[in-house]
Amino acid sequence: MLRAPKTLAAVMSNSPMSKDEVVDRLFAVFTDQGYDGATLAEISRATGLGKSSLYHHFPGGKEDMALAVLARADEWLRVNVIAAVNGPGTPRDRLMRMLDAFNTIYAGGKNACVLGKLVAGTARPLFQRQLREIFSRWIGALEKVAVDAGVPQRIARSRAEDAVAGIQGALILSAGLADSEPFRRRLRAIVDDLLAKAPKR
Amino acid sequence: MLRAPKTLAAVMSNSPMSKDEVVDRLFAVFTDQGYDGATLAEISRATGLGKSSLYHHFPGGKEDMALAVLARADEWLRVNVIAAVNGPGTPRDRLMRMLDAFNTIYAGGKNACVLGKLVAGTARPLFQRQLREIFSRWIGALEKVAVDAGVPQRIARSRAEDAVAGIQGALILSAGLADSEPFRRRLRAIVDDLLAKAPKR
DNA sequence: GTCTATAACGGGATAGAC
DNA sequence: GTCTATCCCGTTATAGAC
Repeated sequence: MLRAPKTLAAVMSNSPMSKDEVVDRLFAVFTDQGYDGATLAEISRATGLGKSSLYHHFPGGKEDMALAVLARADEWLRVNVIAAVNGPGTPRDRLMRMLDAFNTIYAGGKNACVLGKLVAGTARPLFQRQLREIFSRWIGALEKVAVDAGVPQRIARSRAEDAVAGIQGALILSAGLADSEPFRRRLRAIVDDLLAKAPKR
Repeated sequence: MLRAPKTLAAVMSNSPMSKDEVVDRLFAVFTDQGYDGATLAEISRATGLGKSSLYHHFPGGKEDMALAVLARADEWLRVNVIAAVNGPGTPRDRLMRMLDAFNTIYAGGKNACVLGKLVAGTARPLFQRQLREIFSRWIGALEKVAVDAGVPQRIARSRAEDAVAGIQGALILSAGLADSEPFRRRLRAIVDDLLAKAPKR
């Protein structure tokens, strides 16, 4: 998960929601509805903030909100992926920790990926730089683990790209088939795919 | 390509556009803008038809148009994939023909996939049945080729899913990185991935 | 910082003439 | 079948009180 959600008590006493919490809600909305599909009315409902309050926090409107969500996604990646890469354990151990994180944030294949949704939206040009940075960081982290495991750099790079693309595609496919199994199977296979000793792939 | 486009002369003499041609334009618009991002104004511009004419041909509005596009995608798949599977040549030959078709319709990684875009939109529930059928047909075709090449059924099925997901994900990744190389590399690798003799994968 | 109210616009969809 | 004109609603965004 991104952060601990507000307790029910906190919600019902309408205690002030921190900006972090607001961004978490935005993250969920954009993940679910995409950029073009997300309306201010729904965002208002999901955050409990009126439109004026939203524009107070995000003067640039939806675009600002999506940028905040992308920053959050980047932060999530640093905490859950980059940190795991530089952490203790064998390459396999480290990958397993990352996969746990992915399994959680994608809810076992029932959630979409906010990156994929923003890539698919008509506003993608607005976010191209951020998307490129995040995808590059993600690929770089996987590449590093494979290299640590003895995979040659060039092959590690290709496998890392395949791993990221495989996850994105599995999420699309699972959504299209209305069956989360393709995603779950992809996650199970990803460690061996990245670290395989075989010369090809 | 889907069909031969109208000649410039035909366009400029505003000769009547066939419904097939109209659907081709719709296909392009939904591929580019997605369902939520496609506006009737843009659809009207892309087809050269006024809104009333559009509603004459598609009484259900955007939803009807998207369904026509999905039917076209299914037809495309039957012609370019299913037919190739049942055609002559070695499994590898047949796969190469399919990949040519995919390379063309995705413009070497510069175009998106209309299926992925419709999966990502908020109207996905409306198209769930069609999406499921098309993805299943696509996977089934690839599975059959692998089986023909001697790959055990269960493994062939997994690889076919991976192939479809890999293409979808590579398109997302190429768009996110603004670099079509990941897609092109994925297409190059896909035949060996499907037909490999190795026990795993 | 949040609210109510509303502006300003674009969205999908329709009526009716031709 | 296509056009012009229009409706109605949802959308983004802002104003101004509190």
